Amino acid sequence: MGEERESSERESESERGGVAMETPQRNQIMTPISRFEDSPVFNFLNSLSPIKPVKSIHITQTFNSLSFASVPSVFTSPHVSSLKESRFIKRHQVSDLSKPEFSSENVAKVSTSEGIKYFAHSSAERLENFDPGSSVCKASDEPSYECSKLAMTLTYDSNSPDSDSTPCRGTRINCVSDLVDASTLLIPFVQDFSEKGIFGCEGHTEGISQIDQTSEAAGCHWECLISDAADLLVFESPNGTEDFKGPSQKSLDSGTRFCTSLINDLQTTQAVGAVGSDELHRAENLYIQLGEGGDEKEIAETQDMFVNTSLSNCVAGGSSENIDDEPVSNLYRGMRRRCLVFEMTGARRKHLEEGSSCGSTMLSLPDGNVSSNDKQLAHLKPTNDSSRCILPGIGLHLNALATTSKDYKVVKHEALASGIQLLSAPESSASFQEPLNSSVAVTSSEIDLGPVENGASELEEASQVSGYVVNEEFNQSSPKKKRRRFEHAGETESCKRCNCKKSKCLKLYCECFAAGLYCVEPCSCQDCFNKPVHEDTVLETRKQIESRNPLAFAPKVVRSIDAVPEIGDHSSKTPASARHKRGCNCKKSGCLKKYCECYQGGVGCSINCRCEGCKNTFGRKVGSALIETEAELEEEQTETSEKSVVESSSHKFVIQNDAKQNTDSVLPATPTQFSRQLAQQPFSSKFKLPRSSFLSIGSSSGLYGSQRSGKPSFCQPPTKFEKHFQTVREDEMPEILHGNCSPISGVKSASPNNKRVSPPHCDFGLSPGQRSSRKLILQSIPSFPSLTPKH
DNA sequence: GAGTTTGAAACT
DNA sequence: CAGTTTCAAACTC
Repeated sequence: MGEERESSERESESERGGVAMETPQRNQIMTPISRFEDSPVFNFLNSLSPIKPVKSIHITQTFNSLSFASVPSVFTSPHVSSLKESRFIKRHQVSDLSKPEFSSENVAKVSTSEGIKYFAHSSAERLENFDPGSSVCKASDEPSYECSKLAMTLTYDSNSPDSDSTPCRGTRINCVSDLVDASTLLIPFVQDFSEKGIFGCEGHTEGISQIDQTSEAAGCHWECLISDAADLLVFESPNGTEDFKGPSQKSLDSGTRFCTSLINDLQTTQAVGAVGSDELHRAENLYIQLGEGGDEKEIAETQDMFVNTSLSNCVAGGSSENIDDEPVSNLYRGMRRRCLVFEMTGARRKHLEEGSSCGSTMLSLPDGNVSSNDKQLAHLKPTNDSSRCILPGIGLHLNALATTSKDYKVVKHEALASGIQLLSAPESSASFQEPLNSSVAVTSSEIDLGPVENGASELEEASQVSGYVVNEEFNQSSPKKKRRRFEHAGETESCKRCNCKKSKCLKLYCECFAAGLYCVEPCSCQDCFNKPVHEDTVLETRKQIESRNPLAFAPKVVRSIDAVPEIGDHSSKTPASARHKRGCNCKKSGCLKKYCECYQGGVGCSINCRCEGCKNTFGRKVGSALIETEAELEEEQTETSEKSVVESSSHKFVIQNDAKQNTDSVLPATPTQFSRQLAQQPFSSKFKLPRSSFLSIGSSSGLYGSQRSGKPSFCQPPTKFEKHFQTVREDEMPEILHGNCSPISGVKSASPNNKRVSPPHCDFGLSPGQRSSRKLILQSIPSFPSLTPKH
């Protein structure tokens, strides 16, 4: 415990630095409040109010974007004083708000340290199999340890200095399965803490008590949540050496991933039948809130907070049904998750290693994979991974693009099938590679959520889609074979694979790397360093490249909503235009081959292009303007067997837009608008975007975000809907990149693809728009299932 | 499957 | 910033 504690203290210190604002208040508020709380009057007030006293100001400060209805400073408890507490506060709020029931008596008890202690004990007494011996702080990989950690997290916040023991850090629950009864597990820990003099259990106590009370009712929910929480809790760096890299390193992407993973977990659980629809709704809310969550800065600053919070939220969610009503709580949860997601890899790895079965055990991968270096990443739950893979993500990234129209067609159907397979046989030999970057994940999650709204059946679909298995055997088979295999399998290029010989897959030459993906089995690369094992190297290289070109990993193809009004009829049909950000430089291909990034991305050439003899069927560039008539387009389309009529229409749209917009642009249109348009007309026949753009782009999610499938069969090509989604996201991306936040500074996180994730973070005034856009996306999701043919 | 072409990425 | 080299995908045979 000693070491941990020290580290935790350091952390807390750093946190304080980050959140300096709060520090002063801490001391000031604490003393007075504590007194106040002790007073009978305070207790009385508490009893009267359904709202719990504790948390408040700090949180509010931290999350400006969040509007908590909470009852603030007046009820601020002493706990507020510590930063961690502030984190906890969120949780408290959540629990509090979500559960009025919890209130009065419990709250009163909690308000005082003794009360808390008492509460904890009482709860603990209920526990049956608790082993006090399980050390709370010991650094062991043992399941018990994990559990204890979880407990810590739950109990985490403490007024006492001891509380500083970092709940967040290194907190991970390897054995969700071990947590059969959340209350059982958690409560004991609480007790343990209390015994050790750590009394900051308000949140814990509440959460625990709630759990205990509702455990029966919650049942499966709890477990699911816990498992989810476990994921969240894992903060280990991929390397496992560092618990915390710091908020700065964690990107929104990761956050997104977090959210996604959470959602996925929920979905998965539900799919399995373990969880009810409530979970899904929560997830959905979470997602939405996440979108709203907005400020990256805040997120970064409070990552730690989130960690704790997420857990608490999860717990609360599991125990109470009120969560849905609490946007805030969900929001925190989502945010938290994001941060955590980034480090999921390590966590999952550990999970596997320990051989503990996760909450969604069904999804758990074979343990064997974990130990091997190459397979470190391969263990994610099928759901999460799959979804990522399937829904590649935000931002069109040519690098990510891979599929040809052909592939797309083929894959499209296969994807569903594969997803189903995954569900049915999650434990297939294939392992999962976890993407480092989250951007994709988010997307996928978002998409997945849509189904949730509609119902369990939809959920299943989503989960199926998400289901994604990757074979982690790297370089095992001959490259060519692998490649062929994928191709023939109809695997989409969304699952990238490279054939690098000299670049070590650490340069943009490598499609995988460029797409933010780790190389996987299908890759035939040599001397590949783009593997989870070399995550540090990968990240470092990424940073270097980004330092040279901040947009290096940004989507190459951006879609924007051009002036809709100008477009006229088309506007309704085709909300967005797309163009290659930098433009191509084709000399010989006439922009009619995939050598041309514009063509490959399914977008017309623009003024930005320096191509010669441009014949891009998606839109030619002539001089400064694109020239192409519908007739021409159709002709070209006809010529191009793979291109559909629909695409042509989109092309036209693009062209028109491009002509009008020369600049980068995505900007004029707010993401929200765009997303809405998509949502509204996602499926209109006319609205379809260039196929290629859809297809390939999806993979942008990348490394850190999306998974790649080792097995072709599992690779799922993005569905039409997905494509749309991706497109939308891409729109956002450019803004982000261009925005005040430099991709590097702001969004940078441990994950290579951090940038992509981002939107919320940037200072954009648009943050609201982004938020809304995400919401819209979710809404649009429901329709998604219908689009993709089921077999 | 080998070889060629192509253009982006990287380097100077 | 332009020119050159390197690289790996795309393409052809």
